[in-house]
Amino acid sequence: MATPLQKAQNDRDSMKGRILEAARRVFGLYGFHGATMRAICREVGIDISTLYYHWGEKDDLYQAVIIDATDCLGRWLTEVELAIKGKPLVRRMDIAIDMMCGFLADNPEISRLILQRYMSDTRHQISFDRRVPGFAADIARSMGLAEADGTVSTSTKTRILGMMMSIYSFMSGENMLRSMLNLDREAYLAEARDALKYMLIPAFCGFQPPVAGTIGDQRHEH
Amino acid sequence: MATPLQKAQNDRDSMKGRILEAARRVFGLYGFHGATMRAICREVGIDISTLYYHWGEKDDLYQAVIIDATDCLGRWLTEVELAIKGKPLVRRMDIAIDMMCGFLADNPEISRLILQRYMSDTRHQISFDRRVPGFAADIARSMGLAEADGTVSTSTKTRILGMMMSIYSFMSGENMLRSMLNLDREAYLAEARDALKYMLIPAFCGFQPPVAGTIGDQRHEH
DNA sequence: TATTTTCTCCATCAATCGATGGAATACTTT
DNA sequence: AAAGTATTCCATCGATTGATGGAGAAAATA
Repeated sequence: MATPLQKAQNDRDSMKGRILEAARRVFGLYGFHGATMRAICREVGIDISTLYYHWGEKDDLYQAVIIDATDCLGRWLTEVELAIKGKPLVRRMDIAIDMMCGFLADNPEISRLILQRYMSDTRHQISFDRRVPGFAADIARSMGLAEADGTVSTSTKTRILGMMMSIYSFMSGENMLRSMLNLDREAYLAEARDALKYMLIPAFCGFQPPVAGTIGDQRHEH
Repeated sequence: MATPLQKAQNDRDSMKGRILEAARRVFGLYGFHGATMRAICREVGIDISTLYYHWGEKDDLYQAVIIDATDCLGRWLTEVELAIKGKPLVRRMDIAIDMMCGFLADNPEISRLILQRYMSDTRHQISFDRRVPGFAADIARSMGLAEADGTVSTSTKTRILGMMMSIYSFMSGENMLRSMLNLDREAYLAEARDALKYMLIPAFCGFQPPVAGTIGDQRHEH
């Protein structure tokens, strides 16, 4: 059960890691209820008992997938932070959107897993969800949207979450949106990136209308 | 099978309508795979055979739910168009976001159903999905984003779809996001509306940066 | 009222689901 | 080689799933 020194436990090569990888794919594609343990082990090419041997029951495997995907996303976010450090704000947004789109285009299951969790009933309450608000706060800080004392207001956090969800939506909705817009994969990714920049850069770079219509505190109209 | 004059077929009062309403709720809450026929008829308080008598198999019922929800959304969109007609652009966006948020807060299953379909594998290919690009084109026209000849470019359609998905994300992710942000329902809805206006109004009202970083055609940098 | 049609429920089906016990194999250690 | 451990597979379990046939009740039609 508990490996003594657990060296490279979830490697891509180890059986446990291979299962986790396949599980991420299947859960991302069909959702928690649509994904079956048999479909996962069929993907790996093993018997279902082997799956149960390495990971416990379905909920445990799902939790492991979520944690793994969140880890993966978190590592990439720090890379993005590193890449945009010191650059002017508009350029930072530009790079960040490009990097996020590229990453999620390569790992479409991640955005699907996250959005599925957002939309499903909050039953699989993983405490690790506390990390997402942390991500949002980090992003806000690296965009200069934090308060003087380093804290991040609820409004700012909400806006950052909205930004992330917009990116998730475009990347996880690729199949449906592509068939709607009649675009091949490459063209769609370009269009999605452009649309995201069109939506997000003006807002988060301060190009707000002089008297915004009921934004934040300024709720009076002219 | 085929009612002779089908008067008020899917009424809220008729059994067929009551089932459809419950099905929308259950499908929206648990997704296609997570929703069971028994859970739906349990919600209505009828036997499972009665459900199968009125609606055929599960896929047919699901299709009916999607079509019904899309109808409902379409009707509301025309109401929004009517409400914003003639107003200045910023005010139009303001009203439209308020109305859409209110509508989807009252019918959270609709945004969930739509987003779930966007994210799931495109198996339940309903031809009625052609209506969504139509919605997007209508919105673009009523926002003055159409070409001179009335057509709507792919880029514009993509941006409109992005706008709609942002709203869907906030409204269908209410449970998860609320627990992340520690807000009650009312406060969350207010924050979500503000965040959406913060993100969408500058972009779609033309408050773009003077030289946008690789937006649309202007792909050269200074 | 008699008859036909429409509707609802009970019982049940095969298929599939998550999950387990135990035999057989592969690998490590002695 | 022998003993012990770690891993994989086969067979199977009970529960739940989508789906159906047929009996009976309710309503409409004659």
